[in-house]
Amino acid sequence: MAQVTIRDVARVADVSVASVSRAMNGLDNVHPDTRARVLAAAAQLGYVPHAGARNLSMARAHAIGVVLPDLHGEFFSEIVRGMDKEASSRGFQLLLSNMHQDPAQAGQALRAMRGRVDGLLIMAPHLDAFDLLRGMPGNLPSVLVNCRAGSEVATILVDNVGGSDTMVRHLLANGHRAIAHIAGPQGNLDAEERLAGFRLSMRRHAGVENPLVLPGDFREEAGAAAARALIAGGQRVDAVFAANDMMAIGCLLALREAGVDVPGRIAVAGFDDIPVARYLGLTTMRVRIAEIGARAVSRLCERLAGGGIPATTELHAPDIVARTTTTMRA
Amino acid sequence: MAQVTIRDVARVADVSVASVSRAMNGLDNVHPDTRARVLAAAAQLGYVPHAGARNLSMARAHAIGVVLPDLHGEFFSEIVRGMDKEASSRGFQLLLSNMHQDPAQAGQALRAMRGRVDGLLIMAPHLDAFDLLRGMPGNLPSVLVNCRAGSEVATILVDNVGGSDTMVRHLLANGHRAIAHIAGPQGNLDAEERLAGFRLSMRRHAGVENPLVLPGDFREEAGAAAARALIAGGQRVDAVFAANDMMAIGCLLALREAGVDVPGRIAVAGFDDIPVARYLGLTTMRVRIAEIGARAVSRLCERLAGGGIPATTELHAPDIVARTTTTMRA
DNA sequence: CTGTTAGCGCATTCAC
DNA sequence: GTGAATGCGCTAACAG
Repeated sequence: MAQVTIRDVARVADVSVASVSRAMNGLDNVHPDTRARVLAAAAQLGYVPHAGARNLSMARAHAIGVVLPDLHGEFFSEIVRGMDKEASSRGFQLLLSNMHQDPAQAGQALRAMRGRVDGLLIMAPHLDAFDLLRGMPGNLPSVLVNCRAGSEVATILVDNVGGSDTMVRHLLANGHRAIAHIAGPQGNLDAEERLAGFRLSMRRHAGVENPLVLPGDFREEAGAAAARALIAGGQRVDAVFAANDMMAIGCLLALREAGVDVPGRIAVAGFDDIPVARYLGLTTMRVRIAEIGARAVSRLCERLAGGGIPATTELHAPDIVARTTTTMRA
Repeated sequence: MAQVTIRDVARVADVSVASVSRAMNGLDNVHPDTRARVLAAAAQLGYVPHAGARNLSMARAHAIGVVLPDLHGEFFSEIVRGMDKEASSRGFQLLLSNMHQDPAQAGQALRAMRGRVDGLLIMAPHLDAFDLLRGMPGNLPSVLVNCRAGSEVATILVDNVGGSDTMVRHLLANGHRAIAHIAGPQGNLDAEERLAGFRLSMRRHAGVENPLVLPGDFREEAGAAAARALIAGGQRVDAVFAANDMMAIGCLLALREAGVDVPGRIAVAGFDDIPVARYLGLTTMRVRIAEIGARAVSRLCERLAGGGIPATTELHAPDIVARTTTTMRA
């Protein structure tokens, strides 16, 4: 039970705690013999430095807090993987905290980070970042990912508008004219931007002022519902561009189940390029999620080290991945 | 910059730091007026308690360390989701740490947890848990998940042997006799148990002593390679049972690409039930990953609170999910 | 090179 | 009820 502390090591090695500290941290102002004795004692006692105490006295936690929304599947794992890779290579640990929808809980989660981490990575496409930053622990350095934010904070965004435009032009180039969009949940930044990009591009490149937009919530079932609505409504639609892959997949499967030829009769496209997309041949916009996570960490770390990385906004452009749900028409 | 501390609040509220501490932590031995003054001062200054200092003085971090191998995709996100849900509901945070293949690095990661967390959740199907526990911070309470472990540690395991048996019997019941297995990487606990279960079940229920076993590494490409080997070798095989879904998928796609009818000519089955499996109609064994993560956390927390949860081993049995890659033969 | 001392920010005795 | 004092385990001056 009695946790072995630096003092136990000092006693056994017959030196002061200061020397133990120096020896353990590899400082060069220790006599080789002393270091050897310390290391031996530490090994014998099974001593492991108490990171908490270390942080307190150094005012440095070597950890960064990650606050993510309730992401699903690959999206979550990919961004965390990217962050972890970069963080661990820089000697930082990740303190995870899911931020549920409730802004109050969100603030709570953020506050719990004070004194445990050196900086924050926040991803909250559904909240206003200002509300968050207000309740934040005494201006902890932070990087926002996909957040509605002002220009005074370091931010990383996906170029949703540009991505939508690319996809619309791809569909147009393949001969589709009557393109419908399945939107994401209201209040979600990505959803709104993708919708806006869709509308903008349809106006610019197709001369369509009020394209058909079906409601959705980023989930598979919403895509299926949209497909059913499409079939029932009898609109003249020859392509569906969903705001994310899950909805595109729901739509795709529902269409095929209903006997609709995809892409022959209706083309389907999504956004994100989650792994399943490849297996289903879904055309989509690839967002390099892990890369974004890694960038977020590296920007934060640079700011922690150097001091003054400007609060710029970084835009990550997705790439189109054309597969079989939107092949060129004959 | 100057982080506001408990002393600043004390000064502004004109009370002692002790009273601030009491008021902030909701103790009842504080005069209502005093509490009000403290809370007002804290709000005015934007004071947020320093968790690190709190942990040090209370010898309690309210955090649990999670050490996972380099998991991919859904598997990773699901287990973390399950853990996070349970942990946050109990007021604990998760400190994440990827444990790469190297045992030395693994020990390193574990040691970094000392003084930051109250307990450990370790998942390491590829390492000997003893090696790990040896280098571990002064017996931190821990729960092992899918680890080769002795009986002296709390452990949660997937019933891989039983799962393989269930799958083999499913295949046999559907008229398949010549069943081949694609194995996972050597040294991996799950891989070994699934293989052992396969052999055992083939002997028991099919009377086959030396069933065909192809090498693999849990990755899609290994499944594809196995498929090619199968086609080239010309063995009489009418079913393939892969040690995980990724290989099953690689095998499935390669077979179909080569013009082999699945399941008509060869049935294919996997293990895990990752989300993609559903879209491809893959028959597999469902492992309730999130549930396992949640259980791991709750066992750890109970042990942290109560003191003496016995070091029992908990076995989670997977369920068979029969889909179209192994339908009943006519 | 090494030991002594003073905090880091907070919770918690113990007196008052 | 409240305040002063002590310590959690460690690092960082500051003397020797």
